[in-house]
Amino acid sequence: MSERQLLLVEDDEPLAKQTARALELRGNRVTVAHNAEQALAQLAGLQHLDGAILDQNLGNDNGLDLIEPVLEHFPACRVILLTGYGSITAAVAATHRGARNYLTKPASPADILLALDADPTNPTLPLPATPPSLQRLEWEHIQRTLDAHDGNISRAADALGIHRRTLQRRLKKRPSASDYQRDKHFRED
Amino acid sequence: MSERQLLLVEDDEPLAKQTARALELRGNRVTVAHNAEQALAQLAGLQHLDGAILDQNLGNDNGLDLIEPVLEHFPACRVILLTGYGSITAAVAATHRGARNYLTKPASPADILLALDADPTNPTLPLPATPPSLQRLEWEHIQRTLDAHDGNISRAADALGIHRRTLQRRLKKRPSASDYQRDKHFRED
DNA sequence: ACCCAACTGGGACAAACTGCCACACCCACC
DNA sequence: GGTGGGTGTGGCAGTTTGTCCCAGTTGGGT
Repeated sequence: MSERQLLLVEDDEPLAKQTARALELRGNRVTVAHNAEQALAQLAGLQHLDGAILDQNLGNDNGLDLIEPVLEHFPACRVILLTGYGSITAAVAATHRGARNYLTKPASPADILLALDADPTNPTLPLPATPPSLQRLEWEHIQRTLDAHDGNISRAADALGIHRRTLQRRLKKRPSASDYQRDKHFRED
Repeated sequence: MSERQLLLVEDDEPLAKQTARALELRGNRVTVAHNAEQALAQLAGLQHLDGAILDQNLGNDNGLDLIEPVLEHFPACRVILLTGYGSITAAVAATHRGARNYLTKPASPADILLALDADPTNPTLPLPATPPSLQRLEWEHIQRTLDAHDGNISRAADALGIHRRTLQRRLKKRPSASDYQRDKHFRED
């Protein structure tokens, strides 16, 4: 596919930058916004837009509310939503509002591009490819939860329904910690 | 609301009967089908249809493939999908195909009626805020994987990256858990 | 400075769980 | 009959988890 103009809206700035770079490396032009306001401003300045990747959780804003504005400006734009932990109802709502796909983090750049291109009416092709191992699933969920609680181990453990001590031990056992950011949002690919 | 004509497609016959009765008690007329073929036959015989409740997992058939036929016959019909273990991709696919909502079992009749009436584009209703307990996540993943392998424990265990013996033990220990009371729909074998 | 509350890191130990090997059945198939 | 998946169970030894407990750190308040 040729170079495409993408809009990435993600409030976590380092992650946004990293994702943008990764998408650019794969031959796309990427415009970044960190909140709804910026996103709307970017929209006004663009002449063309092939795809929009919206984080659902944008601080005070909700990525879902950006779907309509994007499609208003660029009806042919492919919009996908990204979210920390997806809920089915949110996925349904997003789709009703015109989103093409709905991803849960961690989503690698490859996942994102796939989601932009995949036929959303066909549930067999998309992402759930092979079932991740239990361990991996757990690990990702742990990271996500930890993230949702601002890295607070005690609260995360509580939310996960496991003992704090256990969470500590598990965290120590995996690599990460420092490159936890990268590990968290990007699977090896 | 006045009496509505509903179509219920669910391959588990006892469950279908039960659900149908419950829906009728709430003032609806319910037509039941247990597979895609029957459903299509029912469609041809109906003059009117307000809502369709489709189980996604219909033995060899996929409930998703019934959405279009239903809407073809009755464009105004509200279609919702029901599934044992919902995946977000499936929810997206269903919505793209015209479904109004997507529920995971166990869904009470009240849930179903709510899903038929709710405005799916409204983000206010989401936020079931699944406070994802690690155990629950694991359990769902296990069930999904097991399902994907046609209930084959050995292969599922392999796919999950755990020992068959361990999977067996977990399955046995789980029939009903404190944080889950849906075993009725779980282990219908 | 002082205290308190909230977190994190870790030690110790029993209880629970897991991986692994073994063995007995089933059932379908050649 | 024999053979090859698959499933249920039992029995360990090794690992992980739940708990209790204590020490160090940090960020307010007062």
